[in-house]
Amino acid sequence: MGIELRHLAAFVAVAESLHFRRAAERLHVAQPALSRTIAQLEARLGARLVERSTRNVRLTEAGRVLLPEARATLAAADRAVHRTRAVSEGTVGHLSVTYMDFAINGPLPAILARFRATHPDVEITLRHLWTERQREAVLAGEVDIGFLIGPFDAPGVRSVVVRRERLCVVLPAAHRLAAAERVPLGHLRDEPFVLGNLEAWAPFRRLVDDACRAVGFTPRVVQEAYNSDGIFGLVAAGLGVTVYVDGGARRYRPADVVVRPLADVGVEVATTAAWRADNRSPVLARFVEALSAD
Amino acid sequence: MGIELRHLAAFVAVAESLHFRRAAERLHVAQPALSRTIAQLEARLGARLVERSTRNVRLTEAGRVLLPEARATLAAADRAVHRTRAVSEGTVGHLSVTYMDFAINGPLPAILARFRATHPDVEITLRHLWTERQREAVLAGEVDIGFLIGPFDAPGVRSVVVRRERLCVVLPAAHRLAAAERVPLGHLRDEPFVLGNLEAWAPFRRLVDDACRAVGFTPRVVQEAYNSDGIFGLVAAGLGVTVYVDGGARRYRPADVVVRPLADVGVEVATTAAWRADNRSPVLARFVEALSAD
DNA sequence: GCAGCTCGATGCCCATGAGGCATCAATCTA
DNA sequence: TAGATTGATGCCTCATGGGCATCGAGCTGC
Repeated sequence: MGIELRHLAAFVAVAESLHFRRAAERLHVAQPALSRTIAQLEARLGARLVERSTRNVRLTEAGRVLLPEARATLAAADRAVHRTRAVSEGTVGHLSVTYMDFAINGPLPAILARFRATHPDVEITLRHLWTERQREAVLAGEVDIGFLIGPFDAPGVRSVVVRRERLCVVLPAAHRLAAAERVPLGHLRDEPFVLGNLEAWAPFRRLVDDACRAVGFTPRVVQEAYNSDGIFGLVAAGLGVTVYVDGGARRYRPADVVVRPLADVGVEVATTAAWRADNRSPVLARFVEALSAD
Repeated sequence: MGIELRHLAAFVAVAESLHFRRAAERLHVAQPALSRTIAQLEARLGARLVERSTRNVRLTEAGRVLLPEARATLAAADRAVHRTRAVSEGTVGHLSVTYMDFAINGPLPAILARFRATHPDVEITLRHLWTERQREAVLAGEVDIGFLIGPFDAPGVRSVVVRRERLCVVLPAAHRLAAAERVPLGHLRDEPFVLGNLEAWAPFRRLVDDACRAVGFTPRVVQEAYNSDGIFGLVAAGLGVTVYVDGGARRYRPADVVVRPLADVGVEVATTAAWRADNRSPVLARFVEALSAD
């Protein structure tokens, strides 16, 4: 008993071609059906829209008013359909991502570039956060996906390892061990260490501590920094040595630090992407697909 | 096979109440019908819109995007319907009106006031035009309705007389005939006349000439003016006398002119509204109704 | 000037599908 | 655990959208 989009579409077709048969073709219906649709629209509006004889079809004043309104309504419907589809397919929408240093110095830039290439209309919010704060944020649903030091095993949380890296040692260029091809961790026993501060770098600090303890010493930390730039700067300044991840360290190559693999350490750092299993965001689903697609 | 307004209306009802049974009541349909309409909308969009269990109904991300779009589409449709109806009923629209001096000094202001009171949303364009130019404009369809000196008998033109007025004489206050209750036209035989110029006032000039010739003289025109203000001003200045219409002259009452009925002239001036019979403007139809309603 | 088109409208018919009622399974409450 | 309430589903009916054939009106061309 009401106006429907099919009425408006029929009217626009008639108004634009001013010819029932051709308008009917355009709508892929037979001409009698169109005649009736227009008649029905007129009846429901209580207004004559089209002045028609067998030789002449033209709009009434009411028809001229309806035409732009009908077009606008159809356009609004079209927009509604397309935007909804886009969001549901994850080609449009929003994704909030957090990361820590190893991720941004490692696999994350390539992942983001790849995703943005296939999903240019997804708005991505990036925020730097330490691993432990990321775990809280992911669990609380404050963030769609976090790139952190794994593993992250918690009920309702899914994760994939995006990169495994071995540890390496970073030395001032002038260091006595800089000449060695590979450095056994035990040789760092008496070295002064520069490491990330405990609060932000806790999981990595535990990992380094464990590795050192396995070869019989506890690292003597003489300087802490809040981020990788700080750590590498302090090492370059000759304040101490540090242990970092293999791939990430390669990005830092000022002439005055030297990166060497550790000879005897099997420990790997797993840069891990983690998200809530019940997060139904279609964009997240596409992002996760993209993660494992390569 | 397409989305219809009923789908959007159903979705908005569900999204707003987050409860199928109550939404169904609001839409005056049974709950199963609504469930199916929503399912159908989801199928046609290829997108899940509502996350629903028997205990919980909430929107998906796609649903949250669709909601405002659907509302906007329904509002656009509503607006289209209402504007079209209003125009077709003549309660909204446009009317172009022309008039000459006798109309605007006579019946037209009251007619316009009455019409505007009942049709406040009709936009009226008023333009001053001499009778003969109005005839052309009405015939050419440049104007919806003209108020002119009748009669106006032409094929395809309809007209009604909105006022008939007798002629009167307008004299300088100090004139020797000012004392008379009524003035016979013949007494003006030797008077200098002020009249409207021939181009603009042709029909009235013909009328005055005919009346004078009927009592045996031709008016000696010493001064012409383009409009009524000019004519009355020149008479007030003592340059001559004039003949005008009865009702219209009553509006002009500076202390220095005197209006007197003509004793022996039966001629009446018919202020006439004229429009094209094939003008389908609903506003015009309502305006014409209002003309004859009173 | 008439035959033959082309136009939109109409009659008739059928298939689709919207919507109602009864009922189901799941879930929460008392 | 019984009962109430939720949205989904099966089944049925009837309204209606749409197709084909055809009509009357009006233009065109021989």
